[in-house]
Parts: sequence; C-alpha cells; structure tokens
Amino acid sequence: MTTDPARPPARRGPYAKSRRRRESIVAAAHEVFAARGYRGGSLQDVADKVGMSQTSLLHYFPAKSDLLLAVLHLRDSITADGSPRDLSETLVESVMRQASFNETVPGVIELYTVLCAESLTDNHPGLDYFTERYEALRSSYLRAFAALADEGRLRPGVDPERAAATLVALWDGIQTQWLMAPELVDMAGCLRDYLELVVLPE
Amino acid sequence: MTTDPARPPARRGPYAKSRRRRESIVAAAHEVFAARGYRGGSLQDVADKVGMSQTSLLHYFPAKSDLLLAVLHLRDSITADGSPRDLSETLVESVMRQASFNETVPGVIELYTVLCAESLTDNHPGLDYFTERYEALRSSYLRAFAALADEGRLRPGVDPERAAATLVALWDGIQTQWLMAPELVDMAGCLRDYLELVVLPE
DNA sequence: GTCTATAAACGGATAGAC
DNA sequence: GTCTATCCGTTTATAGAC
Repeated sequence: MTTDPARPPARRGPYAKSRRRRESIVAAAHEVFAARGYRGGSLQDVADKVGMSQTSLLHYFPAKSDLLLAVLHLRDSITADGSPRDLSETLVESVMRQASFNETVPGVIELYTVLCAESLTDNHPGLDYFTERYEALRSSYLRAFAALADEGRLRPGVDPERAAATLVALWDGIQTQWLMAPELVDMAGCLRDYLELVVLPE
Repeated sequence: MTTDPARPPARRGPYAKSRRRRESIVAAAHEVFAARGYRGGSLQDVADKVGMSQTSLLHYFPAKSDLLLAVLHLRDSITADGSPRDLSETLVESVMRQASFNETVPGVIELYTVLCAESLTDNHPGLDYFTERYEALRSSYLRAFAALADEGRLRPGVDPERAAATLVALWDGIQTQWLMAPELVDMAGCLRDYLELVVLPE
C-alpha cells in the first residue's frame, strides 16, 4: 500500500496507540471514581494509576468533566443495560442475568451508585446522564410490563408505570445495601421475589 | 437561690446561647451537605450561611467530620425513622406517614440520598452511621413482617427477611428517582403498592 | 505526546491576639 | 468566643520546552 506522492497525506484518525491510551485512562478513571467519587477522585489519582503525568492526561481529556462522561458511556457499553439478549428472553430472565453479571464486574455497581447520588449535588456534570438514564429505564420496563399486561400475565391491580419505577428503585436500593453488607443482602433473590410477585406464570 | 460564697462557682454546662449557636451551625451544615455533599461542601460554605468565620466554626466542631456526624444525628431526631407512633398503627400506615412527612421537609431526602452513597467512598466519616442504620432498619422491618406472618397476613411465599431488605431498598431507590424527576415519580404510591402486594388485608 | 514549571484558587486546620 | 493571619497541602488547568 502506497501513499499518493502528489497530495499531502489524508487526515488520519487517531492512531491505534492513542486509542488504547485513551481506553486505559478511562479504565483507570473508572476505578478512581468508583472508589472516591467524582469530586473525591483527582486527576492525579487517575494519572498515577495509568502511569503518566496529570498534565498529559489533560491532553486526552481537556477537562475532568469530559473524563467523567467518557467513563459513564464506557459503563453503558460494558453492561448493555439489561436489554433482552434476544426476543425469546423474558423480562425476569433478562433482569436476573444482568443483575448477576453486574455483581461479577468489579467496580461497576460502586461506580453507578456513588456517581448517581453525587450527580444530585450542585453543578455536577453527570446529572443529565443519570436523569436521561432513569427515564430510559422506566420507559423500557414500562413497555415490558405493558406487554405482559396485554397477555394477562400482570397481577391484577398492578399499575405498569408504577411497577417500572418500583423495579428500577428496588434494583438501585438493593445495590446500595449490598455494597454495605454483601454477605447480608441477596440482590438477585430480592429482584426475583418482586418480579415473581408481579408477573404471573405463563 | 444563692451561691455558697465559700467555694468557687460550680462548673456550668454550655450556655443557652452557645447551644443555640451550635444548632444553627448544624442546620446550616444540613443545607450545605444536602446541596453539595460532604466532600463538595466546605466549612466556609457553612460559615457563610450561619454568618461567622470558618475558624470560629471550628471552635464548636473541632473537625469537619464532627460536624457531619452532628448533622446525621440531628436528622434522626427530625425524622424519627418511621417507627410506629403507637401500637395501634400498622406497618403500612407508619411507612406511608413517614414517607409523606419526609417529602415535606426540605433537604432531608437530598441529605440522606447524597450522603448515603458518598459514604461508600474511601475513608468517609459517615460509613459506620449508614451501615448501622441499614441494619437497624432491616431488623425493624423484619420484626414487623414476621409479626404479620404470625397472624397469617403475609402473602404465602414471601420471605420476611428479603421483604424487609426489599422495602428499605425500594424506599431509597424511589427517593433517588423522585429527586431527579419529582413530577414523574409517585413515592407514596410505589411504597403503598408494594406493601399491599405483600401484606394481606385484615 | 509527554513532560516540567507554574498559575490561581481553595481545602481544613492551627496559633495567638483580643 | 470570635477574629485575623497563616500554614501547608491539594486541586484543576495553562504555558511552553522538548
């Protein structure tokens, strides 16, 4: 493969090495923000972990808030939000699979729990992300519960909208308790119990 | 009432004025920590709000962490934790009353949600408080559900221990959603729905 | 792209005058 | 009890050499 000598080289995207560098920075920031939060974690902490200077880090992410957003969007691609793997997977199966998976990935639950609440504080760069995420989650589960209701498989009296908010709330809340006392709290069990209470067997 | 002139005046406790000063500091810190978190809120913020210098503030609370603990324990005395007002009040009534009350007190829900998650980060002075609080809440609701089970008023198949953790989790989680979108989330409705699903009518 | 140097601001906490 | 002055560490971010 040769380069046309008559014109200057076409603008190239970032080199592979640079992309890997960015990824390692985001991974380090994921660890730091999960352990100390956004305000409590410093760029120096991230730089130390990835083995570069704090100023070099700012070459990749011009501001600390850019790094936060990169971490949050990386999290999305890791967890894929519990959306059904295929059309045959039921709501219960998909929730249980996602919950069990998250438990195995170090730091994801910490990151989510810590940053979500922190985003409620003044001028936090993560607020929009979490607000939109909640709306998306609620509407996704609303659709799932509404579909079950159509099949007559939602327990009578259960409101699909409130059930969606409840499922999301329960999931978040049980993660917090699990982080404080992993041996005392059965995350998957609580989620399954609730879903089996609300969704009637086929 | 006279003072014995033969001995020096007995050591007196803090003056009433000093006690009120402490209370106003704690109230200001409550606002600051609710709005910015513990790490994000500074002693200067609190001092400004109460109208004194940052160093004078440290005369009352030798360290920032002491101020945090004072705020957390003040919160307990405000909310009284949803424990039954009297023996005739049912679990459902007590939860609903507490949830509705919290909604009316500015900042309590913010404070709790923000500090609870933040306490999961490294070396946070609030972790013990929240860990103990969760254990107390779970065991309190466990007793309530167990008592209902004895009366045959717990839905068959419901495990009292998991139901206790679930109630606490749901409550926390729905507060987070409510803080992000108060008009979209019905806190009291979700709590009532869950309890009516689990507790059979008398 | 990576670094050193440094700016510019802010943090909690201490010493000591009044 | 309240203050000013100050210590000393840390923060994000910029400038510019290499």
